[in-house]
Amino acid sequence: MSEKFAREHHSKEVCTESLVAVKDALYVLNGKWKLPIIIALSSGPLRFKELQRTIETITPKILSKELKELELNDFLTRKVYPSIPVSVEYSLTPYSKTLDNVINELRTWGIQHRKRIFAKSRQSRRQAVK
Amino acid sequence: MSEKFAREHHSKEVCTESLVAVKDALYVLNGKWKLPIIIALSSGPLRFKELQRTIETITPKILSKELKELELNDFLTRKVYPSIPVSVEYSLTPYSKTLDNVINELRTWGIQHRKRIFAKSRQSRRQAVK
DNA sequence: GATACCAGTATCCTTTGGGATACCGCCTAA
DNA sequence: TTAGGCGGTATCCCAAAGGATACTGGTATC
Repeated sequence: MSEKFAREHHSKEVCTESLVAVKDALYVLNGKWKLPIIIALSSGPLRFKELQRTIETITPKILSKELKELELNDFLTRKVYPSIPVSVEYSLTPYSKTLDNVINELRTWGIQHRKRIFAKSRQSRRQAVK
Repeated sequence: MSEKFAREHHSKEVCTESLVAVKDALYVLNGKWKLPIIIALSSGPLRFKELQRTIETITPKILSKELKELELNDFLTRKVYPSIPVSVEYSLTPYSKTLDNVINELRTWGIQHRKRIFAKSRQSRRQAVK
């Protein structure tokens, strides 16, 4: 009974807040592309094709869809210059800067993770030779 | 030409590293459930049904699939106790602790984002009354 | 006149994520 | 004896994500 209480105390009271908050964040940042797009724009505005080239593996359909969602969520703005032909520039909003810490941590973790995977694959190759 | 050079310099040299690293991270942490499961386990091991109750909206099929993936990626271990009936406990590995910073930043951001959304909805209600 | 760039859209398709529901064998407690 | 907990699996289904390819109208370039 006291163990059961401890477990329920554990799960319901300590974790719920983190759980809800992280779910909120993931809801807006879902998918493969939202953060990469923001990163690509983080050192200056880019045009549609430039974005496509920067991210390399994204198709125009997906890029277009993601840009619309990011604009709706106030992470970027779309500006059309009435040149001939028109040029369209996407740039980050100030609000998107609030993601800097999240992105930095993900970046650091990703670098570390890749090193680890690489070390592990070398290790298992050595064991296979043994 | 110099503008074009500046743009290419911008995208290819400055961003690629972050882009790749964040993609690596997202590749392992993809989906709605990976981080919530890790958070649920972060203050102690839990059993299958306990996890299901903690996360509340996850179905057993998905939970089972995600747990397998997380085990493969070395974020958690599955321990079977040969009691009668058997009990199965999932607990985090030391490696999963490397995600703490990522999770904390996402949590902070999520809390802040929810406040902002709430403030915005109140604001637009005021404007509607006007 | 042919080719290529721009900012996308259209169409088609496959894969994945994920929800709903039911069920299994095994056990315990009422 | 029946109801319920346990750790899942099986089956069916839908929606969304995402890839491949083609195309558009307008312009500029070769």
